[in-house]
Amino acid sequence: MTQYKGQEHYLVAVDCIIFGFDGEHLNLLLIKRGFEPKKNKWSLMGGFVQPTEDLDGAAKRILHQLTGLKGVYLEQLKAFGQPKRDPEERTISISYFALIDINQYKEKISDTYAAEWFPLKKYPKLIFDHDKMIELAKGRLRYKASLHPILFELLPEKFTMPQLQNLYEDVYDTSFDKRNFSRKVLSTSLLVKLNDKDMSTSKKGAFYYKLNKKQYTENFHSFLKFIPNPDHLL
Amino acid sequence: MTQYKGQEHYLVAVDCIIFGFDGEHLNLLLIKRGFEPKKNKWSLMGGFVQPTEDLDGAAKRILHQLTGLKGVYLEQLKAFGQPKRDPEERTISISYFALIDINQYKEKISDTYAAEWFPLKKYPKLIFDHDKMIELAKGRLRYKASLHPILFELLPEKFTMPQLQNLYEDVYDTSFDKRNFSRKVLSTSLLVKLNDKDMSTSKKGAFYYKLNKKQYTENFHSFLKFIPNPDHLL
DNA sequence: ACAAAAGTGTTTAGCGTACACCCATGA
DNA sequence: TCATGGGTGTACGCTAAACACTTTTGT
Repeated sequence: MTQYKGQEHYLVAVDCIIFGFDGEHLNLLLIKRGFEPKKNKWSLMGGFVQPTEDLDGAAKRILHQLTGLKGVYLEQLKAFGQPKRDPEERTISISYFALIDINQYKEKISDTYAAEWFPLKKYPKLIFDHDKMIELAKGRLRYKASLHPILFELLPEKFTMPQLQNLYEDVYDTSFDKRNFSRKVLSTSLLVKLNDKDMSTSKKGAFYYKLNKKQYTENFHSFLKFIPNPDHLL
Repeated sequence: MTQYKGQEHYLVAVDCIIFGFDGEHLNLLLIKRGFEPKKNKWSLMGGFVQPTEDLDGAAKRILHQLTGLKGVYLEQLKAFGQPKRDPEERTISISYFALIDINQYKEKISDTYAAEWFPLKKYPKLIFDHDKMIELAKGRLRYKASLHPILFELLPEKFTMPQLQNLYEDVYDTSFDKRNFSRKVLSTSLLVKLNDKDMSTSKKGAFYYKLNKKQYTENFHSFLKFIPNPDHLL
């Protein structure tokens, strides 16, 4: 029967898939790796788990190092542990995905890391198994967003109905009827209509909404149906 | 910027939450731990990740060691990494949950481990954070089973409609209208009706069904609606 | 003949979808 | 005044839920 003695020890890392929405498309925040192996290759932001922190703590720290942000939506995705995934030394990586308001990142951008946003639909080759992580995260995002109001995490405090719909349409690579979409969204009472308009994208202007935080947190786990036929879109 | 050198290494383990259904209730397979610390305490079946195997491989191996079974439904649940979760030495544990046909286990039971089935509703205190893992697995099972036909993994090849309904009712701790239930289930064409009956639980007997494997694997990810108001049951 | 569990159909209400026109404004 | 994007209402079909009686057979 197994004992502790003589067991192999491994490096344990955390990698973050960071999503942002620029109003048009879903984007991915990547960095140029700063050390060997694969120095200067594109990579997810990551780091090793330190002795005093837990896994969520490590992910939060890493996200904060890059973006300067705290209180961001962050969720453990999956542990990756192929023996050779890191050619330097066996490393188990726990991947997390994060949803951030891209505008907030712009304000606090760190220049310690050479970070850049890439459209999710066209990002560069990445080191190790990081592309696998991203594809998995994309699937998980679609899956979860088809059931829960998770995409609001990507929007600024104030946003318009067309913006919200654009976001959903970009995530699912499709288009929805705007009448049905807004009716469904509003029927959840997740949104509060504000009195001012965004005049930047049309002549008429579009009313701003903000999240009803209470409703949002209390009913986060309820199943929504914003997406007509989600089966085939995931 | 972070380098590999000087980083701490940790033990990496896999723990399996193993569910089985005895026709009445959902059960959990636990073992008496065979080594210190916490020797002879109840525990999930687990083991350390070996140098040549990946995480899924480790989980499969561990499940096989205990049950003698292969090809079992197995899904990564979550990585646990609190610094002190194992008092002996820092160990990152990747938890998996497995769904097995309890009858198959009985045939192949291993006596290397002191294993026992416990009702999910009343299981003993477990070592470390294993109870947290179980509660999480229970939630995940409910969540997933409300959308996908995952519970069939717990049933034998041939099963009856009342058996299936009992299973769902036990998982969600509620009861369903049998007319609506069977109609919904049959409408998916996931089941094939057989010609023989189970005569053991009633005088009339209940027809056996088996899974339509093709339908099952092809449409596994489609969303089902066997459960009336899942929101409040998860 | 009776008890115990299996099996089966219909009605109704609410939800989800499809669909088209008016509004407000800046140019 | 016209072009552009924003905003809104209705009709219909389908699905999901509620609900009760008949069948089988062992005792």
